[in-house]
Amino acid sequence: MSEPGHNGIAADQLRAFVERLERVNAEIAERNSDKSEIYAEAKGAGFDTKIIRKIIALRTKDHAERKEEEAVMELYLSALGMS
Amino acid sequence: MSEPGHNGIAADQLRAFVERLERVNAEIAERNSDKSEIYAEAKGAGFDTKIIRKIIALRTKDHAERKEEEAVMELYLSALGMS
Amino acid sequence: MSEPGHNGIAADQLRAFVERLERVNAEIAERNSDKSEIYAEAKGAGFDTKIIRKIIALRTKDHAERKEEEAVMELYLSALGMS
Amino acid sequence: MSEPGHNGIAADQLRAFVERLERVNAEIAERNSDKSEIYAEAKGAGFDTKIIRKIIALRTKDHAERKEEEAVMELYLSALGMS
DNA sequence: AACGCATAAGTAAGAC
DNA sequence: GTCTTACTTATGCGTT
Repeated sequence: MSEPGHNGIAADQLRAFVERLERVNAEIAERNSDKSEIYAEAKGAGFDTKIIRKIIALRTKDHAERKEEEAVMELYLSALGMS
Repeated sequence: MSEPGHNGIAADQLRAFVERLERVNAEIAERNSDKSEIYAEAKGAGFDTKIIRKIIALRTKDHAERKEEEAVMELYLSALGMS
Repeated sequence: MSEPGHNGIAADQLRAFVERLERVNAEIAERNSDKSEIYAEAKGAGFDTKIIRKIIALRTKDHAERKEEEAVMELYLSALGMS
Repeated sequence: MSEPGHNGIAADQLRAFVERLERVNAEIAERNSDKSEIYAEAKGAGFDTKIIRKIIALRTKDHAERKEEEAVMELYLSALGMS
């Protein structure tokens, strides 16, 4: 018995889960760095990254959902006399 | 100039940036699915995922803190003209 | 119903919420100006504001961490059925 | 000389700055709590707080700036054939 | 006046 | 299904 404590098996399993999760997290962090680089590149090419972000969001967001939001927004704006 | 691609900006370049970003976003989404699977697996193995999340968060924070400490140290040293 | 104030939602109530929020935002903006002034003053007195910011951040984090530690402790105790 | 060390005066001054800043920070934190309460209240009254946040942002942002953004957005969208 | 940092807002996921 | 929590994005601030 070389494992510390009497929960050796569970501990090993736990450790494995934690390591797998941290590995995936590291990969996500890498991708986020990639994104930053791409945005920096776009900026260097003279694009407005703020707008690019909005376009990405626009394309990502479900169409129906967007329509719904706009409808509520208009309702509120009209209630405020801002339509 | 009414032909496609002459809207005053480099359309092809813009499209390329958008596509690269969406590709990276897709990869991140995949990893997030991976994480969900791992958590589900851990749960199936009888672990409390809430606690696993805490452990991950703590370890992440510890790492960040190390970096932070070093940064503060450097800042102070530089303020003392000892950098 | 085409008269003003009958767009289907409680316009007056909505307006009131918006105004209260904007008032609070204005107050926050004032405080931020105050902070800027204090930092300028400190700088004028010969202090390194970057370091002062670090000190503030560290103290803030310390306080937050105490809370956090307590929360983690509770979580663990509850997981052990000792809450 | 009753102050600790030989930088007593500077230390007192520094402490004063830090305390003033922390006081202002505390006030800002209070206001943020106020905001949370107001949003909760609005939610309780049946409003969609997500939209209210957007409206606040809309009103906060300078009109000219907003027009400018929309113009750039349209330009980009048209370049992508999404207009 | 552009860059990077630091805080704050908004969004999405998970727990109860 | 609601509610909170964690992560991502965005804005503002200070600096160079």
